[in-house]
Amino acid sequence: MRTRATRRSASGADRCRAVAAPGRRPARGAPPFRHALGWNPGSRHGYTRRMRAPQDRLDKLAGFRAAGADPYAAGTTLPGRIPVAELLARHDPGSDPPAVVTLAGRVTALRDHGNSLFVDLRDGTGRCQAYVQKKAVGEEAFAVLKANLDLGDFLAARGAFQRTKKGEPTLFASAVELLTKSLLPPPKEYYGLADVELRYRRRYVDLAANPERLEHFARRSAIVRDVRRFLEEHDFMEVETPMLHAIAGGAVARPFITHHNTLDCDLYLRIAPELFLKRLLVGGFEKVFEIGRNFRNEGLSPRHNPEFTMMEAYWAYARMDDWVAACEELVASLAERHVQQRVEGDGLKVRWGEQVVDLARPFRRASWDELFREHLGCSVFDDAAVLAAARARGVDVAGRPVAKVAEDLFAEVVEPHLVDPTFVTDFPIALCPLAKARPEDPRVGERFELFVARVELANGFSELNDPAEQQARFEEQVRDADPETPKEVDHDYVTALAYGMPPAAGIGIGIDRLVMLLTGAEAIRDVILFPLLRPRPAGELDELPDDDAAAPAGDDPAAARAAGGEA
RNA sequence: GGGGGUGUAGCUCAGUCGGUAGAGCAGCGGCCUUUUAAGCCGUUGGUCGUGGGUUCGAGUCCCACCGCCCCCA
Repeated sequence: MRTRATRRSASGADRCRAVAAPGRRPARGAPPFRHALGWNPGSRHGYTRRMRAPQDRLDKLAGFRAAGADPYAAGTTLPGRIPVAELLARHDPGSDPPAVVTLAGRVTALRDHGNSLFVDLRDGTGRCQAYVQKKAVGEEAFAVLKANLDLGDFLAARGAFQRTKKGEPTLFASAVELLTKSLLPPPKEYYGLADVELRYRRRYVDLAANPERLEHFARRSAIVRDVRRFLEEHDFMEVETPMLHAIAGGAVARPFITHHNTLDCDLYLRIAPELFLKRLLVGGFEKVFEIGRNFRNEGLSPRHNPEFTMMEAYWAYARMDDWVAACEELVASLAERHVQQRVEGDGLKVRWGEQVVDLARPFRRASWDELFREHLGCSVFDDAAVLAAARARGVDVAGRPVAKVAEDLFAEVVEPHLVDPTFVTDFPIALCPLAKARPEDPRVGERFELFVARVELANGFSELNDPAEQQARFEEQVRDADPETPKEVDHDYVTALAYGMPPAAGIGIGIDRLVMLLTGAEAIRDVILFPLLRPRPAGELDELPDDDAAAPAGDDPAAARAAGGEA
């Protein structure tokens, strides 16, 4: 299991021991976390350099242990501990006598003044400085702390809450206790964190280094909570439907395939919960929703993550237009509540990338045909004109249904104009596989999409509930050569419709995109805590050539330590 | 899949025409009992993503590969 990396740590140990402060001991054992360090994918060796800083910290860990502290103690309790925010809110640092409290948190800054030490402690609620003086905590405790405390460690401090000469509210510590030793150094927040390896792959480092990131994700949580609250206030019931599907239906997307061993059958990770939620309308629930993950086996991009969060809601005895109104209310109220960085001036204008978006009600409503005429100069129902426009813009027309061509044209020509929130309604019926036709105009379906900042945010329609029609549309999809359409008819869903589904309207809202819009994030990775990245092959470690096997005995960490101990 | 960019110290980055690999910060050692990007002095640290080629000589030029980012499909 040893690698080149551990050998490097041994030489580091030798060096450190030579200069170690009294009381320090060499660390026991090689770092168990070499794959956290310097994974270098382009290197044949896989791992390079970077073992030195942790060796320093292992020495300090040993230093604490030698002084009788247990940096990973069981049963830690901190009587009288209060969160930083509570301390600042409830206690006046100028009060006499001063409040005596206990704080605990991560050490985010250390300023060593020789016989005293300023320590910034950060917990989940805020930052507070602690001042540790030798005379206050005792000579030995101070020496141990000074020699062994690092950025990133967790520390508890008890003392009087007062102000320094500079006026900073400060805990003047009379006792300190190491809670957890951090063996890997935190990135220096002052310089920011540019490395995606740290920001996305090791989000915990990103969060620990950038408190504003914590707030950012707390904001996401609050938005999701408010979506849920909105629906509950409108008497929708939250349900959970399967994520393992025998047929990947309810959307057009390539599914992930998985396998159930006992049943010995392939299953798909759901691409949409739609068909299950509508089965519930058949069963008698009238307002249901689900907030959960969908999985689509597609490429990664700044706007696409293979797993993403969708809210879908179904409403019996409602029509598409009811959802348009409710959706507007939901999005606008969320914007009023959560948009932080508004553009100067009145209203609800927000900046999103290069665009300025006005999220104030009312949102524009425009039919597909209306927008088509507006930006393409022809009706979407004029096949010849659509094909001519497509050819003029180089859109592929060969052998494709006119509706598909029109859809491409719409995406290319119309969507770039949809910056302020716009409900696009009345899609050509061919683009509404699960929607009912408009009785006034059977050429269009009762379907809408909400576009904001050129991005599709919501999609809804009056749900098709004619089982024969549904079966026919499913069969048509199966015949389609497109690999993304379902390749199997969901007969059970048709059966459900045959039992009778009340007239209903449904909606889906992309939660990640909604959060992006409201928080100004331009990349989906900035609103997903753990976005998908190419997995790092941990197993590759063990397949590396073991350079150390050929190394001299003196180069072995254990041997080096033993030799050092005897010397 | 195509195109572009990028990879140098733990971090952020310089590195000229091909000629001994640099800075700031971090780290480590010393001084310092009210600082807060603390300060002052000293100092360690590099497989220049990987492999191959050209060359007396490659971080630099050429080829291939790997990772990441952006754009396009």
